Amino acid sequence: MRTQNISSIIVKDNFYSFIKENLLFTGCKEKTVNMFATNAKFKNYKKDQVVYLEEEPSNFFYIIRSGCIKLFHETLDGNEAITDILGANDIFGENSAFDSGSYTCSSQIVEDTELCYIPSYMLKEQIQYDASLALNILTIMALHTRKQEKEIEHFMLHSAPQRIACFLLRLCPENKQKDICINLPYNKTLIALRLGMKGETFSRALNVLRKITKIRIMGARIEIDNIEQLRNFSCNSCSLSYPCMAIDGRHAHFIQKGRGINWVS
Amino acid sequence: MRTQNISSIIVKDNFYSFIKENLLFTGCKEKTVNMFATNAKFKNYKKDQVVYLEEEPSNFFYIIRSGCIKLFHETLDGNEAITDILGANDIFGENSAFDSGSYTCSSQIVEDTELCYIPSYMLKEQIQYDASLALNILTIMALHTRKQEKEIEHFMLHSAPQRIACFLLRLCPENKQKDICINLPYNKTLIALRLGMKGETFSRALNVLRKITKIRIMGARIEIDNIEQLRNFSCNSCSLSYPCMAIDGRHAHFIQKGRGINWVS
DNA sequence: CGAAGAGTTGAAACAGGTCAATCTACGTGG
DNA sequence: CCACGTAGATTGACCTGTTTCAACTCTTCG
Repeated sequence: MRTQNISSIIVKDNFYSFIKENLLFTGCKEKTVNMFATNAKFKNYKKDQVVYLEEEPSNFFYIIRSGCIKLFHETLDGNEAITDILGANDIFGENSAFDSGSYTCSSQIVEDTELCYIPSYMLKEQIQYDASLALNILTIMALHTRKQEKEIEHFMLHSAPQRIACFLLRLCPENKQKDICINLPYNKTLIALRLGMKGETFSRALNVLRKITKIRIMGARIEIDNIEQLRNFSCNSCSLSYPCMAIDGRHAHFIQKGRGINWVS
Repeated sequence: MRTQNISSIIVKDNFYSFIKENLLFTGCKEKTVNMFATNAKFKNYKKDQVVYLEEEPSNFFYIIRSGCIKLFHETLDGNEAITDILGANDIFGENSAFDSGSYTCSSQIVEDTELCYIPSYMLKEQIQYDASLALNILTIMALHTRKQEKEIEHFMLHSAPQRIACFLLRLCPENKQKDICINLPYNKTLIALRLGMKGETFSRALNVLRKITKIRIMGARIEIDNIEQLRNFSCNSCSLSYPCMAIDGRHAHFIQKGRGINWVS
């Protein structure tokens, strides 16, 4: 049996294959995957639980099996900056394995979540024996860097309604241009903070967007007749033509239909 | 002779040692370094020259031998977002080797500069044979990611005067608290754009900062009696206690005195 | 000396944040 | 099943910070 070497915690095939199928391990040696799987553990978290806090020593990195978490910074004077919201198959906390050894942000559960956690030292250790692993991590980090760069650009040059438009565009199915109906993936206050604005501003900016682009808003449900209007409004102030980099998720590029975060209704 | 295998372009010892001493190659095999050195070329650039443009195929990555460059995005409607300003020993353009194969931003010379350029494919190729190289790239990228995250936090939560205060703090010598005198590293318009504000706003915000923190401004020269005042003003709205991540330069942590970007007077 | 670029300043416009009131949806307990 | 409480969402009035545009100064460099 393929799973015979794997510790009792993850003997079940579905645990093993969850790990094996993560893009972190694409093309890796079977031995490498087994090594990670043997040391992986799974744990369930409830909404609002804290996974780790900024500056804590980072002994583990995490892969999301199901659910949704946020990464954020909390300032001394009590504000919060949400820098990412992640969903199924996304990896987080891996970064600190390669610099300070402490987590560089805090993480908290947005909705009930099952996490897989793996000792961080394994990353540094195993890239010595499996170049595919190194390449995969590098690719994930390169994509992440690029995404962050895009985000900085947006903060510098986009208005609040434009940032929302961009966010909505990225929720649209890739190959559909017309008659799109999307559901917001989480509550509006959270989206607002993720986009660097207050809830009230989000509400008003969404109204501005509605008037300009003729989208229809019914609570969390948004109908878009033609993405062309949204693109004109947002993407003309952007350095890249549509589509933009996905704002959430650590390797959203790889997302095939039905994998990763995909809230499109 | 140690340099015997190296192509005629870089036979001179100082070219070789420039490459060898870069933190990208710390702990790497001699063979690895030679391989890169053999394929490295050097070129001088004049102010305002473009090194590459966003979305161009990325055949090379660059190491700055001397001078100063900026990385930026240019939007369709003619705006510019400067995402980084780099100096001696900084690496750039390496990112695209691991994702799309196209540059993810444009780069332009700020002051006359000598660049070392090396084929991008070598990175992917050589990490197979030298795990230290992989680890070094990962470390550099992890630090870069962390820096970007800090920057996003600042955009979300800091005012213009606070961002300037943070910028000034990072120009201060590490182990000095009082009677500091710094020279701005480049012109104020460029700093303003780097910090995501307009030149006029920079000018006004610097005045606000002067009144609040009692710093003295004489053109590009700034005198700070005690960094405590600056820290109270800026770092209390930050998730990490002082010192913050360096805003410019790709691996500013490693910077020892006299290396990397260091404009402190 | 004059041109060009960098830097400063003022007035007006605008975007976003703050605070408070209100509204809505939804789950809980009586 | 309904009343209630809570969290999320919206709206209005007001305030602050940043941008815009234009005028003006200062410095630098041919």
